Amino acid sequence: MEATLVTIVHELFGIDIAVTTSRPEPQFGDFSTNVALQLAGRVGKPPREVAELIAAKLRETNNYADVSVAGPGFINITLADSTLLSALSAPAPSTESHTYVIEYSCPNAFKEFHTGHLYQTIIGDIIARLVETAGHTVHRTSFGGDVGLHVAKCIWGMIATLGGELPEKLASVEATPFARARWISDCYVRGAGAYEESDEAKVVINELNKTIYSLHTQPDNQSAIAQLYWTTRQWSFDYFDAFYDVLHVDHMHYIPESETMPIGMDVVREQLEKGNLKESEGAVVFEGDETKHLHTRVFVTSKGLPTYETKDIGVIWLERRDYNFEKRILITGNDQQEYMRVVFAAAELFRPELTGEMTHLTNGTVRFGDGSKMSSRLGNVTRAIDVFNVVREKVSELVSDETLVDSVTLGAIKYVFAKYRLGGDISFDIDETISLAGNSGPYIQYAHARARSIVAKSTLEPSMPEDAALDPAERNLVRKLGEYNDAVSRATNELAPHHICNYLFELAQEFNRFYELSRVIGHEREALRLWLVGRYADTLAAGLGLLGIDAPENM
RNA sequence: GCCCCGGUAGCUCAGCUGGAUAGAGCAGAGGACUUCUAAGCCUAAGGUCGCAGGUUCGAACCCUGCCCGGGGUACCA
Repeated sequence: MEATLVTIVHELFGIDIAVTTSRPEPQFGDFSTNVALQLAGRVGKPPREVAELIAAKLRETNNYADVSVAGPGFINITLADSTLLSALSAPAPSTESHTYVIEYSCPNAFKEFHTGHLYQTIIGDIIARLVETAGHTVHRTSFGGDVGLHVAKCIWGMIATLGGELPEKLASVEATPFARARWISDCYVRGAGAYEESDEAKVVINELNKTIYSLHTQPDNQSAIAQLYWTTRQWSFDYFDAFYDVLHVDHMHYIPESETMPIGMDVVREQLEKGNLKESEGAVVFEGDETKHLHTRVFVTSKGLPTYETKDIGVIWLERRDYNFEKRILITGNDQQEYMRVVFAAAELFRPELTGEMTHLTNGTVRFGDGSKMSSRLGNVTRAIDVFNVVREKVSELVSDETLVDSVTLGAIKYVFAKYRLGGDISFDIDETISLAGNSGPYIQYAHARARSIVAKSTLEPSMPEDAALDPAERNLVRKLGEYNDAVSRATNELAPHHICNYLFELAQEFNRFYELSRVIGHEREALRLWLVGRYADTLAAGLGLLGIDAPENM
């Protein structure tokens, strides 16, 4: 359609212009273009006159049921019912295939997942699936700290809790991934508190920090500290997997900092020689460019320790080495936006071939309904698993079938995070999350189950309407169903999953309107309507699938 | 100070590559049906799109300035 318009415009006015069409409100037709408005100035004629000239040409093609000019000069196009129906069977446009690395979730070892991780894990999982569904190869990665001060605080806390450097006493901790993670977290809180309150502990912890780094540089599996560290580090990794299983998300390959650090340090040495990094006040820094508003950042501290800048460079180099990515998408909290700009700028300076290959998406802070911020200070976090459990409890009260509880719980949680545009802070309200009404996961799941039950109830075979004229309610539903591919490709291209939520909700509303007006079972148009209902259920299921949400047959 | 992100209905948010009366959900008001899952449908009400200029035939959307909230601003990430 766009191509036809481009040709017509060229023939009429000798102007080449990019034509876009949009989906107007039903009263105006199926497609609309404002090309006449854009041309009016250049052609020197009133917009409506331009529109009429183009509309006349469009009518000559006989491809459309109606072409009209409205408002200031919009050209509205109405398709024949058969065209609208055949569009439903059109496959999604294929794109060229690339190799992607998508990095998200990124929990630190020795810590628990909090609500921010929950949000980011769900969003990352959806984005990865969208990109994969579009035909690309996707490698999911997650990057986090298995060395560093937070680990030292934690190990200090373990020693205090166990009453000494006694790795054998770890056996007394309840041997489930979540219990172990909880225990580690308690130790961290203890260590972090001691670090603040006791100068003595602070000295010990700083010393421990160096020891832990050395466990990687001079492999040690024997000492008590080493046993404590390697055992509980593995507990953390096991806990990550257990958590992802609870969420029913794809696992990512975890890249610990200890692995990227040496790679980053090699890069630092190399770039220092090249002059891309400079020594300053005993540290190695990347000098920011004031004109580009890039901060100066430290890559190696005056104590010779790598900062996250170096580790982040390391992870980029590692991912490039292991996956040879063509595109890299990184998702972090939006507090890292400025910081990451510098890392990307440095990476592109060090390796110009990376320019333009990396995208940084940021998620906002998860806030409670009352606007307060969830804090991770001293372990005062809202744990992700608590959120899951609270929602699950509420859902079990409302859903009678026990086997559906997990599906609906995850449907509610994933949907509530997916429906916001990425970037801004989001408001998290438990009551709203478990609400089954309105724009929610369970609403869509229920809408799907309802449609399935209608199909199941009929004894007829659904039949796709060939030349049958559609009544207005049917037509509106078909029209909306036809927008699925647009919604998905928009979500994929913009890396914005919320477009899918919006679409699915609008589709369900459209169907409910249809369903109020249109008897299915027992009606003379039963077979045709059955086909529509089935098609609708399939579309909802597909959309929910992209969001990583189950679509139960019955609810 | 400088930079980044946000400010749209009472609340939570869509809409932002400029276009037709600014849309949903929740909350609140009214209604229909009482036959396919009502977790639904319909109607009305609710908005100086933070403020002020500018560009344009046309601005919630682009530009400038300001106000408010959050974040960042060399050894935390």
